[in-house]
Parts: sequence; structure tokens; C-alpha cells
Amino acid sequence: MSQREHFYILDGMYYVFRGFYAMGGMRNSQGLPTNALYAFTNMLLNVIRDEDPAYLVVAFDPPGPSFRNDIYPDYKANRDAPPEDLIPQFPHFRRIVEALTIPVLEIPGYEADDVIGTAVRMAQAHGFHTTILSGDKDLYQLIDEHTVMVDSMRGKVVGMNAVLERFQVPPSGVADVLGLAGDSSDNIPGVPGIGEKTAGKLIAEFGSVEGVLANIDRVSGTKRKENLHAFRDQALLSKDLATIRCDAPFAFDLAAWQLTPPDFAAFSALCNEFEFRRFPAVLRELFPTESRVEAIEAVADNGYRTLTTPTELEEAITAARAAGRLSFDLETTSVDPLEAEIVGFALAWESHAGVYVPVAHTEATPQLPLQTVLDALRPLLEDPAFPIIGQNIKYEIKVMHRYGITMAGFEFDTLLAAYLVDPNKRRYSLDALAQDVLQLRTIAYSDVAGSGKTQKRFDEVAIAEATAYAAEDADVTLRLRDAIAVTLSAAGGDALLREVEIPLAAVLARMESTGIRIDVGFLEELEQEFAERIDALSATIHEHAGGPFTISSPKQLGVVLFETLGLPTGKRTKTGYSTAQDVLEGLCGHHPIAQAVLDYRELTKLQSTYVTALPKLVRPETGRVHTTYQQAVAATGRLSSSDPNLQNIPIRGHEGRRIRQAFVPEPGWVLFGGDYSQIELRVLAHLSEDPVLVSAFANGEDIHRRTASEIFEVPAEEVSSEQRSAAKAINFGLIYGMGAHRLAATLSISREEASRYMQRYFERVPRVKPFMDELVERARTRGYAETLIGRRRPLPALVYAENRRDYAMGERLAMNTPIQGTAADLIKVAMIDIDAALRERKMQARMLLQVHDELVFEAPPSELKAASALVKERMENVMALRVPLLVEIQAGARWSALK
DNA sequence: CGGAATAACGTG
DNA sequence: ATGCACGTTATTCCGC
Repeated sequence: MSQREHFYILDGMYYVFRGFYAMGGMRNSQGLPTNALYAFTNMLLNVIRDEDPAYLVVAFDPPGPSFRNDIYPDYKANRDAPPEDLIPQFPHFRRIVEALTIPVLEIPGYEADDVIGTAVRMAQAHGFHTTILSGDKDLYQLIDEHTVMVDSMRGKVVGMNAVLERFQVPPSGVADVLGLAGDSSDNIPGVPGIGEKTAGKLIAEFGSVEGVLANIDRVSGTKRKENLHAFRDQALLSKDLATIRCDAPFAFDLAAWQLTPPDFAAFSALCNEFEFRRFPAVLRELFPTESRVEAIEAVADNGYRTLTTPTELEEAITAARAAGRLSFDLETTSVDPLEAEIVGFALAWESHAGVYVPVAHTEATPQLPLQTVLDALRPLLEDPAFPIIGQNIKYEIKVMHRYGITMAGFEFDTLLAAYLVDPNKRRYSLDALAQDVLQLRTIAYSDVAGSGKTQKRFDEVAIAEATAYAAEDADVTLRLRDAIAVTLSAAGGDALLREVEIPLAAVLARMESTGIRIDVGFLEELEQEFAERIDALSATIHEHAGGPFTISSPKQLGVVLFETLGLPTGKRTKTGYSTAQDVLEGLCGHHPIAQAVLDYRELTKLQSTYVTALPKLVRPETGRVHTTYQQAVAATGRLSSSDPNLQNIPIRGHEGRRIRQAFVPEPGWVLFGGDYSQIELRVLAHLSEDPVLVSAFANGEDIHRRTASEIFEVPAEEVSSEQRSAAKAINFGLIYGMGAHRLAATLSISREEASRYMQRYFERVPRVKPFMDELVERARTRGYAETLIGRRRPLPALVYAENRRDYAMGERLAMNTPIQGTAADLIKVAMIDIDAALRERKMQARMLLQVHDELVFEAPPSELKAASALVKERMENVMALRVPLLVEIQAGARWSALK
């Protein structure tokens, strides 16, 4: 390394324009074009990463004319106005640079080039090496033995030799060459008939414009001589214009130009605004931990109070009423709402303030009785017109319901709102949101309650600490509400939150609290039977293998199958042989062990996941199993179910189906269910407006038969079962953006044949292909996929994909998300409608389960007819689409009887 | 001992 | 590289 220190100066103008032309039409959801901003930011971060500069400044042109316009009014006059999409981006480049805490040099009357020239001369005088980050040839005149120019966008380095090669003169002659030849982009006139080549040659020979003019008679060519005479003054003027001035008025301020850790909060906020998802993480990598912790402020608000008297509580409630809203958060003994006991209430109604009302801390300090607080809060919490704000409101709804309070006025849930803003994220915890959205570090639960074995229950936490933690949560929730509401509203998600997700949370809370009854005795018998069969299979397998091993270890099984028994290997996994189902199926002709392993797998899977697991999950409080629906997990807008997952109870195999027999209604009642027929294909028909699909559904035709008849050009009644399955595979596959390769594999046909099928499909079902293409194109230009009712899923892969695979994935998501997501929207709205209708009619029938396109209920037999008719009607008419929605209703004494 | 990664497989 | 969305299980591996 050189002894000299290294100074970097970046030509902001160059990167703004290069960035603009390098990137295609990006926009954020407000419609602001962001392509140049994205490329600019990306490049700036790359420079920081690749060059690791100790000193870095960015130069911009100031607004308004420069001194060159005084010399020559037409300077840059021929330039077109900046592109329409670039103009709105101009004000933001500086903000990005400033958020990165990089000094900006913008000197009135001087162009960026002159500022760069000045800085370079100063750096030279101080014994620095300088790198000019630009690609502008005007700046070549600044290059010397200690100064190079780097065009990081084109990966080009320009030193003295490169200048000599390009202009045939050293940097000191560059302004002379440009003066003689002129520069059309800056509207520098030069001398007619002299271009860069000639100019270079002449300057090389005579040293300067002045030298050339003094020796015009020695220049070859009569016309050239004439022009030099005639445009003598213009040549001198042009040189003057092309000459970079190194006298811009600013100081060489090393201390200020040192690259320091960025302002993470400001940068994240900008990235939020522009919807750049990638950069904050990149920046954190560039400036790891230490600097980041400093950047994220702790909340540390002193405006938090503990309330312990009825008067204080009443005052707080009055104040909240006056404020017109309340952020509400429960502190309890458990994350499980079925067993959680209330320990205290956190309330906030203005930001930077909050109160905590302890009711059941073990600490000896006097506390208000739980019932007093509940009674005091009830009017507020049960008032549908009073706005309540929460984080994960389903929890509060469930716990409060156990205490006899039906919370009614939820106006905002920060978790659900953040999910609607970007459903791709993995975490929507209050801590995560506070960091991401507010750049605040909150007190973690483990900070007050500890972690691991010594973790305290919340009632054991000291009230002072509990207040700091809990009041802060309520306060932060309130602040998050105001921040996220703006973003959500900009993304058009208000109605989705207010009319779908929040009402749905209440419906889900009831479903989860209700649970479903399980026939434990039946499962116990099944467990015995399965255990015996598993033992027998296990013995057979060990016998075939020649000794015992762990069958459920793919590693050991692989050794047995492919080494001990020498069976032909199929696919490989990352770590060894694949023993996946399709591989084993391929082995069935070779060795009887394969079928035995398949049977073993089926039974052990069912046994461990369902038969033995489910009875353990029956809650003693209710005698039923209570799943939890995750409302902010699936990126398409679907729900998911966990603890236990009741959305993947087997139905396909014979043995699997037996698991459903264990799900039973309340004694004396019946189960019934409604499921949407072909919901996703109907959504596709509606969205694409394809005439073939629409008419097939309108006429109640068998959709797969109809498409088969189109593809194979046979009358519907003559479609063979193979043809129908092929059509079915295509119908389903295209919802996922399947390729011919996969279709060929699914149908065991050649790729060519599969391609032909798909081609025929797209010819005969004519709107589908154009519609899919449009989905991708719209997602690419907007940056997100969108469902029928405006639920959005950002698809960064379509915008920033670094390889074809990621981009292809983005394309498939662009096609699948609107379809899967719209289907999810439809059933969510239907659930809200049905729940409201049942309650309005004071019916006992109750919704128990949702399985994506299916709802399961239980009802007294007397209500069956009315309730199932209501369900069918509400599901089918949830929204008016171009095709009818068909719902099939089935009833029975066990879930297995429903399909 | 507990968490993370992996492979496998259940559902729509 | 090659069809979407999930959650749970058992095994294995790694670090404390």
C-alpha cells in the first residue's frame, strides 16, 4: 500500500444519469419513479463496500446557471430537459447521501466538475491519492500520477495512459482537445470540421489551442485552416468552457470528509419511502453491530406511570375518552390465551406516555382489584364506536372474553397492518416493528422477566419494572399505529384492515376458543392398531436389510437400500441419497423392502403427527383441541394453522382418512361443512375473463373435461380419462406457473408432448396466457402482486433478482399470488359474513375450522338445515364474480363423513 | 442439553 | 433451476 492517504470524490451527476438509464421502470406504491434512486444507492453502497474509502465526498450540480453561462449563454442549451421520470427523483439523491452521512459538495455557481477539480487539487496539495468516481471524459484533465478516475458502473479505471490513448495527449491537453473539437453534449461549439481525432493530433503537435492558433499555416488542409482562422475566438472560448476551474470556494476539511457510520434510522426511513427492501440489510453488513446499536435509540420515556388507586384509574379513563382512542395491552401469566391470567393492563392514549395498572403482581404493593379494573374499562372496551389499538388483538380478544368482556371497537392492529403492508416478512413482533418502523429499541420481555429456566412469570416481575416495560409497549403500539397507518393507507390497505383482517381476528378468536371435539377413545384404539402394524413392518424391513437400523433415518435407510442391498440410486439430496417417496416408488419393482418402507412411512407419519399427538392436545378446560390460526404468516393472504395444525389432517389415503373419523361434534350435534368447488380456477376465470373458462363455469360444466375437449379437439362426452387428467394437471399447474418440464414429469409424457399440450391449451383457452403475462408485467412495474380486493405482496425478485432462478420464481409468484390470494380473500369475507349472520340470528351453530377453501361447523340437528343453507348462500354470494361460485355442503357425525 | 438444519410428508 | 402456500415430525449436527 502507498504511504499516501486515499481520498474519494464521487461525481453525483454522472451516477444520477447513468443510474437512470441503467435501470428499467421502477416505482414505489405512491407512483414515484425510483429507478435512478435505486441504482444510485446501489452504486454508492458498492463503492463503500468495494473501495472502503476513508475519505469520501459527493459532488452535485447546484440548481441554476453556472459561471459558464455568463461566458457563453448557450452553454448546455442544446440539452433536452431531463427525462420526465427523472425529474421527481432529483430532490432525493442528496437525502440518500446525507442519510449515509457522506458530505455533499454543492457550490452555487460552480458545476460538480469544478468542485471535483478543486477538491482534487486540494487533495494533491495535501499529498493524497485521489479517486474520482465518474465516467465523464471532461474530468480526464484532472488525472495525474496520484489521481485516477474509476467508473464503477462500467468497471473502468482511467489513468494517464488511458487518457493518452483516448485523446493522444496527456491530461493537461484534454481541455484543449475538447475546446478544438467541441462537445455536443455540453453545447461547446469548438471549431467546425475538427473532431476529437484531429484535435488530439493538433494539440499533440502544438501543445495547446493557443499553440495551434499561432501555427495555423502549418496545419494541413485548406478548409481546416480557414475554419481555424474564422473560429479562432470560438476555439478559445470553447477551451475556456471545457477547462475545469479549480477555485471553487470551499475548504479542504479532512475531518468532515472522513467516512463515518451512517444514520441507519434515516436511511431505513428513506428505503421505506422508496420501497427499497434490500439496502438496509446491505448497510448493516457494511457497518456491523456497534455502530448500529448506537443508531437505534432506546425508548427510555419517563412519562410512564403506575396506577394503583380507583381515582387514578378513573382519571386515566376520562383522559382516554377525551383523547378519543386507547392503546390497550394485557400483561398475563402465559402466552396461551386459554390459560393466561391477567396480571396488569397497559394503556396509552397519547404518544410518549402510558400507564400500567397492575392487578395481580405478587409484590406486596397495593394494587387495584382485577374486577374493579375490568368494570371500569368495560364501557370503553365494549363500545364499538370507541377506537382501540392493539398489537396482535386476537390475543386480547380471547383473554378478555374469558373475563366476560367482548372487545368491540378495535380500530387498528399493528401486527395485522404491518402484515398488510408487507406480508413477506417473518416477524411482526412489537420489538421488530419498533426497530423497523420507528428505529426504537424497546425493553425486551427477557429484560424484565429473564429467560431460560429462570424466566419469571409476569406476576413475579417487580411493578416498577413491569410499568417501564408494559407502558412502553402500549405507547410504542400507539406510535406504531400512527406510523404504519400512513404506509398502509398509501398502499391502499385501509379497508382491508378495517373490513377484513380486524373483523376476521374476532371470528378466529371465537373459533380458536371454541375448539373441536376429538374422539380420544377412537384414537387410542387406532394407535394400538397402527403400533402393531408398524412393528410388523419394522420387522419385515429389518429382515430384508439383514439387521436392525433406524428406518426413519434417511441416512441409515439410504445406506441399507443403496449399499447393503445395492439397489439403483435415484435422486441425490444435498447430503446423500434421496429416499423420498417417488424414489421408493421407483424401487418397488426391484425389491419388496421398498413397499414396506413406504407403508412404514405412511403409518409412522400418521401415528406420530396425528394419532398420538392429538389426544395430548385436548385441553382439560374444554375437552377439545384448540388450534391457533396464524393471520400474519402466509404471504398470499391465506391463514395457517398450528398447535396443532388442523389444516393438514389427512384425507387422501385410506388410513389417513381414518384420522378424520376422530373429529366429532358436541354430543347430540352434527358436523357440517361447506367447501368451494374449484375456487382457484373460478378466480382465474374471473380475473382473466377467458370466455372458455367463464362459459364452462357458467354452464356448470366439468371444467377439466371441457378443457380436455378443447385441447384434444374431441366432443366433451368422448374425452378419455387420460385426456381429462392431462387437462386437470394443466389446469392446476398453470395456477402455479408450471412449466412444460414439470407437466411432462407429472403426466409421464415427453417434454415435447407436454409443450404441445400447453400450447394447445393456450390456443384454445385464449385469455389465460395474455392474462398471466399481464400479471407478471404489472407485478414487475409496480413491484408487487395484488389480489382482487387490493391485498398486496411485494415481489422484490422481479425487480432485483440477481439470477434467472430468482426471477423465474418471482414470475411464478406474480401469477400464483393473485389467484391464491383472491381465493383467500373470498373465504375470509365469507367467514366474517357467516359469523355475523349466525350471531344476528342467535343460532347455536358455530364455525370450527377453516381449511383454505372449506369451512367446518357444528350445530344442533334442529339448526342443520337453516345453518347449512345460510353457509352455502353466504359463501356463494360473498362477492359477485363473472362466474358463479359453487359451494358443496355435507353433513355427518364425523369429519370423515363430510367428503 | 437445546437449537438449527435437513429430509420427509400431511393439507389446500 | 424449473409448480404455489403452509406446519410438524424425527434425525442429525453443532455449540454450550
